[in-house]
Amino acid sequence: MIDDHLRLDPMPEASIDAEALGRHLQQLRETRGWSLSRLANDAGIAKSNLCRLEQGNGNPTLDTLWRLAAQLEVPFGTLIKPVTAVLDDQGVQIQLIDQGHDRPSVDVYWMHLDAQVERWSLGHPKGVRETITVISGSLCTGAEALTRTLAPGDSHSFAADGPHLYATEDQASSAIVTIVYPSRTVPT
Amino acid sequence: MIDDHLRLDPMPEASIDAEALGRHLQQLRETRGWSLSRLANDAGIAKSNLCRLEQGNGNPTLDTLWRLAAQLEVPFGTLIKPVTAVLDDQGVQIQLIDQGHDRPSVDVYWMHLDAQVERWSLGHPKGVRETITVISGSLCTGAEALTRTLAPGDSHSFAADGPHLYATEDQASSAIVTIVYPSRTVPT
DNA sequence: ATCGAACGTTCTATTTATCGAACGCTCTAG
DNA sequence: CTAGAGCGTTCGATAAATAGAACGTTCGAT
Repeated sequence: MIDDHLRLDPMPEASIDAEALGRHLQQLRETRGWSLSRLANDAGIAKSNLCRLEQGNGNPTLDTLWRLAAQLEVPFGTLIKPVTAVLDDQGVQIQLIDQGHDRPSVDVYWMHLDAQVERWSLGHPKGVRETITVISGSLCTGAEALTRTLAPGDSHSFAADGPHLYATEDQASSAIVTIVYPSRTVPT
Repeated sequence: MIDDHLRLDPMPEASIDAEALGRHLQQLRETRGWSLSRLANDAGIAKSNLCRLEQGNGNPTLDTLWRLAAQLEVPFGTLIKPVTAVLDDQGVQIQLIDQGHDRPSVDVYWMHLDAQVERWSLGHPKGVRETITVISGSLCTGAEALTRTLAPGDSHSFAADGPHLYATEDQASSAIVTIVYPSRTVPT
């Protein structure tokens, strides 16, 4: 008669950042020059609901988010980016997009750098390679001795087992980063 | 005193596919050999809640989804893929990941092909280029006359303004597709 | 001035997502 | 065979997300 897992809350604090989501929603809306009333109506949700969300109280339903993303014409992942992306200390955001479980295994990240950011990565294990594809802005990246400056649409592939750079100048930049781990451990 | 936007529901049917989400959740859980009770407990949600979600009734909260994604160690976007991805008629799934609004503008898609799929795209406007990066499986892709077969981690860039191919053989494949639209309309 | 329309906020009502506790089931230990 | 533990489901209670109606404000038209 002793039932199974009983107590809740061995997960201390994993709560979502509702305030960041609210700011993000508001920014997306105001960028389009839309009123709160209009967006709520077009999306098919109550404006009181949207108001509360933008104010940073809120834990919206999947359906609500879905309707907002559709109306704002923004990919779903973009809408909840402030919740899912890891915010680095110095102007860098990272979000894991997908993982391949084949050999070689591949991790895909979305990355955003603010303007005037210079970030060095100390290097992954031997044999790891990265491919960067720039989505917006201008990004200087590559292995220590051989960096390239990429425009939107450009790609660059390089060995990432040594120090490598991500840097922006006067404009921010976002990019897709694929990290390829070798099939077998490559001897040094 | 006439208040603003009044009636709801000029949005006919945009409801999420709860059944697909349920199947997906269950599949993720069972792949890991976890019991429903255990996952619910570890994620910090009631198992009655998870049960209902897996059964396909459900409109989970962002917080609930977040906890499940964290516990399943799966990117958030992956968890809700059945909701956000467009399912093609013949074994092809597409999901818009991100959009760049610079010039040139870039769209980023995640794509999945079942095994034994051969899909031809008739071609985008002049000057459009695509870059494919394979995440898992083996994918044959490229412009009509010049296709390549890619392994996980491989990339291929080609002009996409003519017919181009995506094809798998005996194993399914997923990939990241970036579509680059030219800054100015390129004359034919 | 005054009216009306739209804005964002706040209030109450209702729906419902979530919780916690049962239940019936299977399986194993003894 | 029985007792206990875990499983997935179902049920009532509760908390919370959402809906709808009011409010005070601003702004333009008349």
